[in-house]
Amino acid sequence: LPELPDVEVFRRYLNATSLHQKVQAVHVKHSRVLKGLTRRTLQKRLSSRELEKTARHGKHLFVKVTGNGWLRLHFGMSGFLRYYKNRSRQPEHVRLRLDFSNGYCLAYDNQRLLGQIGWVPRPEKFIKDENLGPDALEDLDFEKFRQLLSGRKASIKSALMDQNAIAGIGNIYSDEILFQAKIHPKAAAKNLVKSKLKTLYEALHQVLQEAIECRADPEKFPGHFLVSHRGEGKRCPRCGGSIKKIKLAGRSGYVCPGCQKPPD
DNA sequence: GGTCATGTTGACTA
DNA sequence: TTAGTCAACATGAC
Repeated sequence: LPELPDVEVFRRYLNATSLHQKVQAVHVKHSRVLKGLTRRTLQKRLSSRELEKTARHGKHLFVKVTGNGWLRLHFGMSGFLRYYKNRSRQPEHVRLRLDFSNGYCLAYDNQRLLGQIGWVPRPEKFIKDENLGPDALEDLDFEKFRQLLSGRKASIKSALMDQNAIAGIGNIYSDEILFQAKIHPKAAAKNLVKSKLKTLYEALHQVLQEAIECRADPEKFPGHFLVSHRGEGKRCPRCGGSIKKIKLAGRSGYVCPGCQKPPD
């Protein structure tokens, strides 16, 4: 689930619930998710401080801690945040929990343990060190987009999902963007003519933006989205044709062969 | 009850 | 530079 729109929704959720309150206790329930820091270090860096503001780059959520650096949250293949007071609202796979002085707490749930909790002095440093591409929504104009994809021999789907090219797009949203742009996932990036690239760029923005407006909740997505039809043999929401499953770079993707013409 | 697939990334190989 | 495979992990579907 957690691609750019989902993480953006988490960010807004954290902003609306958890800022400017004293962290009274830090519970690390599973240290496997910690990357490059120990339980004790994390506790020390958070205890008695406040969450001040947030930032997002691609699928990474950064949380500024007053008078200190930034907490980095990545959600892996399964993960979300929940703010609650009552134990009955506590999710099942809490890996980190911050208890605030107002009696509420913020939980980071990560069932499959493929997420990461890290610490960085500044988000910019992390982005640079990891060689992340520009954020797909915030930091990508058409010229940059064209530049990043031009000359790439890889399939357009792989290129869209490459976090070092563009940050934030995963398997689900790359399928969705390509479906909306009527481009086949296996088309080579470098073979897309400028007008196609423009269509793709606009679809990218539209899809991510709309998904965020729907709070990244598939049930609220507009009817013309592919997501809920993502399955072998399901009906294309545009032409009614049969959706096909394809394999690409070890991932499975879904296409409408009628709307998305295969490359020659 | 085994096998397979699943939205993540990263390491490795060719 | 790129694609393919595997591994990390937990869980549900078949």
